Amino acid sequence: MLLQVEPDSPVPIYEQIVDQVTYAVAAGSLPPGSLIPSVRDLAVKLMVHPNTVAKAFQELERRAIVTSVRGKGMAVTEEGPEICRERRLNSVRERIRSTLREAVASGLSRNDVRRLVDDELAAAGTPTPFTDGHFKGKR
Amino acid sequence: MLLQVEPDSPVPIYEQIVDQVTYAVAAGSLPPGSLIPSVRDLAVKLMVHPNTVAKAFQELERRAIVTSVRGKGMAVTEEGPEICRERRLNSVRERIRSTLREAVASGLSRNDVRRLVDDELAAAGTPTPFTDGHFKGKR
Amino acid sequence: MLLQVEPDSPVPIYEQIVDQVTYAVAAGSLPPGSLIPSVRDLAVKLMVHPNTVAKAFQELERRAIVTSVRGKGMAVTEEGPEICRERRLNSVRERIRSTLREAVASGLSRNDVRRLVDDELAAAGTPTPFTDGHFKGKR
Amino acid sequence: MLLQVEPDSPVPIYEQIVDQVTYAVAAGSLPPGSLIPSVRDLAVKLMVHPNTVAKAFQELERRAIVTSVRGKGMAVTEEGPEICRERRLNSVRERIRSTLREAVASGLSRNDVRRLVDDELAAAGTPTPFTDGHFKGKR
DNA sequence: GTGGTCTAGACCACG
DNA sequence: GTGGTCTAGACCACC
Repeated sequence: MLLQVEPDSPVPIYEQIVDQVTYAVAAGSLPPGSLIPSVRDLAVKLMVHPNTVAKAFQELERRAIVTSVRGKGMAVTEEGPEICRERRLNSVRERIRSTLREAVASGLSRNDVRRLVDDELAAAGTPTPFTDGHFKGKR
Repeated sequence: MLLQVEPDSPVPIYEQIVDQVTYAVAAGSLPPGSLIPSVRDLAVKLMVHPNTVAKAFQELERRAIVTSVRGKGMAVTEEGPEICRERRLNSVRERIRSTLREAVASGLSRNDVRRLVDDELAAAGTPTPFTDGHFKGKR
Repeated sequence: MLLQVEPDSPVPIYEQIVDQVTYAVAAGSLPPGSLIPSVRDLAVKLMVHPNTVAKAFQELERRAIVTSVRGKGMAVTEEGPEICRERRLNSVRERIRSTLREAVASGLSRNDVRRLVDDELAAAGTPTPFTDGHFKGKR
Repeated sequence: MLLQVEPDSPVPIYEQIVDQVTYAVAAGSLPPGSLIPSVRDLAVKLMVHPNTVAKAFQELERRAIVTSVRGKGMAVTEEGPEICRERRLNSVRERIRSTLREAVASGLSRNDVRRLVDDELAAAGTPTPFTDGHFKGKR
């Protein structure tokens, strides 16, 4: 459960936290019932104000990813993983879609776009060679 | 020279205008020396506040894409097309890059990401009446 | 559009604001497209902190009752009235239900409960004699 | 003396305990002098923190419903039943009152409200598989 | 210890 | 002018 935020990103800090927790739950590193770090702890670790963390948690609770257990903290719900996987897929897909739409709208040819994508895809991220999961398809 | 803005988009209206003019110049539909519409005309046509259009034009001027010609209006500069082509390439590439980075960071495998991209790329440019769909089936 | 909050109520101020706006929209006094008071105005009028009002507005936006129009303020959505009528009916019904359930669970007889209800109903609110509407329902 | 608490209810657990004991005493199932379970036993049975039970008992003692008998535990007081009946009546009445007040404030007509109440009252007491419990007595 | 609410005031982007 | 985010710190209820 290692999170990190970029304070200077255009995307709000609380939203970065929401996203990262969502991804962590989607990936299974936070199974249902497990407690996520407390507001105060996380605030210290991320060096942001507790209120900012609290806002993120409220949003996560609103999305039924996490539920507050009185006196204990916030726990991942039973449906959390499923919700998160769905949200993750949707948001990634949506972002890819709009990116490509804009690329095409900008007047670049389909081939130009494809080449750019392939270049970046080759360079992207650490290899993570053997983790194809979640997608059972052929390929 | 037909622009249109979506007032409810997360991207600011003035930026939409800047982008669209940039893309038009990059594509060659606005050659050097050609006049772009006046602030007031465009404001009426797009149904936005004149200040918003003015802000866009100001930004275009700052980028040396257009220059104001006294008594005439704003004209595309000599270097405009080149600047715009470069900007277009950079911004598209940057957006693709960050999109892929997030996709990978979300825990999806490279193959998953590639498949999503391919699907969307195949669909892109095809008008897509609305949101079409592909994928809803679990697979 | 006259709201008032009770700072000492157990129900949070921001929630009181949410409820009252919801009821106002349900009642039709805020038709779709109309702007609700600005955060700052309302904060002054209710003598609460602007952040508190902002929190209420965010919740209303989340519920699709209101949408933020850039530079203008928050406007009631097209579906707002319907959403509000539904929420109102649900929340009132739910509260009545749990109240009666507790009354019965407390060991009072059905007749005792009915008598209490009738007493209070007779005394409740201003008469508002002829406004049966809003109940389109089948039943 | 079978209690049960809902940890996810908005009403605090200790208050649920207080209420249920109060209702039981009001109904006569816990006559004066009878002992209520010990803090530890009840905590185990309800699977809540002993502090929570202790807080409830403390409140019951403050209200003169039970009193601690050295070496024995907590016993219902002589005046307990009367106090509980009065408290029960007051709290039920108060809750009904505020429920109806809100219903009217929401803009629903008196007739709408009455109809909702009648519907729910008809349904109430009908077991509703779950929360029925302990009270089915003669009546 | 936990989360939730509120006040206070700063700063920003947008129109 | 509008709303949105963030920091700061207080207070509360609950466990």
